[in-house]
Amino acid sequence: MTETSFTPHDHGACISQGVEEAVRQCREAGLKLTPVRRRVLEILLERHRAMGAYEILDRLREEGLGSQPPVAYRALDFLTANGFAHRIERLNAFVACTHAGDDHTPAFLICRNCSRVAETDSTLPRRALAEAAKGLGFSVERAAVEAEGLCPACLESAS
Amino acid sequence: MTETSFTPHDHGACISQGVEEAVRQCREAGLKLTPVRRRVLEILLERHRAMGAYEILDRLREEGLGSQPPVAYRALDFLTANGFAHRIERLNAFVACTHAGDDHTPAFLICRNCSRVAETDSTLPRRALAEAAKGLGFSVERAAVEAEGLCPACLESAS
DNA sequence: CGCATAGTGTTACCTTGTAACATGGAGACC
DNA sequence: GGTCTCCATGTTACAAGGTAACACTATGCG
Ligand SMILES: [Zn+2]
Ligand SMILES: [Zn+2]
Ligand SMILES: [Zn+2]
Ligand SMILES: [Zn+2]
Repeated sequence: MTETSFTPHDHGACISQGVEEAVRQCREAGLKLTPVRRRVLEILLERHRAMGAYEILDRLREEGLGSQPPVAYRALDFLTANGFAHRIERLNAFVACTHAGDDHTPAFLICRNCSRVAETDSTLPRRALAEAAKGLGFSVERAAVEAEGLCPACLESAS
Repeated sequence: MTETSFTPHDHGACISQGVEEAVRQCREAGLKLTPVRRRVLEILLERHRAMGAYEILDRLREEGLGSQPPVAYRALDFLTANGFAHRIERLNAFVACTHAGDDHTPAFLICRNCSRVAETDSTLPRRALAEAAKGLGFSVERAAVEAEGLCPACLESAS
């Protein structure tokens, strides 16, 4: 089993690498990782869980970084548009990307018990979907693949 | 190309078959297809488009069938729980099922131009996803597969 | 300096969804 | 027939998610 959000790991490294990676990519691409944006990314990175925009906003407010919804939404727009975070449609919530750098549209695995979210490769499901769609004359541009179930740890403790 | 929401078809038959099928299944399963529930199903069946709960509620209100959000949500809960309608997570909206009867969890194809929604088989994408998830020790219980793109008609007119 | 562009602050509002409690109606049971 | 129970509905009141629009500020550039 490869290392994911679900398996024990050095999570401090997740955070620092996530931020570093964002800093690096922004520098290369001429994007501005402003304090608000950076802080929102850090907040998302704290845990491998999806967070609602208002939950994030509360944190920003406590820290004096902004108090109105658009502040949070704008930062989240920036992060998702540039691949540093993803939106989980099912949850109306956001999660930090764990593969920043690769150009990717992952599938999400959402644990219904502990709420942790992991990304996994969606190439195969996506290809299968595109194939099925082609048969109907539909051209797929983007696809969201979001699975709910139990993560390894919660599976274990359930049995 | 098989017949779908996207291709020209006798849509009157879609509506009447949709309702008949629901009536039949409810009778068999001992479920109550009450006036509100039936009417919501009919409204959803009118077009192969996803409708928001409040859009449906407006219709119910006009017709004197209910005026407060819970009325619409409860009917929609009933319909989705029993497979007569589906919720489209991406759109926070609902669409009538076009395969009522089969036990199925379809993938959705959403046209970004004309907003029509079609269902397609998701067995293959789902299987591919379950496979990928298994590698991470995650057990998939339900998965939403929602694709956005262009339907045959809109593809044609775009080119 | 003067200007353009991009990000932030704020107001005000809209949309989506639900908890909680009261009411009504149909069948089960005596 | 009465009454109990279950389920659906009616209603209030609010929580949660999301955005348009406009004013302001910082920053870089000719
Ligand atoms: Zn981690
Ligand atoms: Zn879990
Ligand atoms: Zn039809
Ligand atoms: Zn279309």
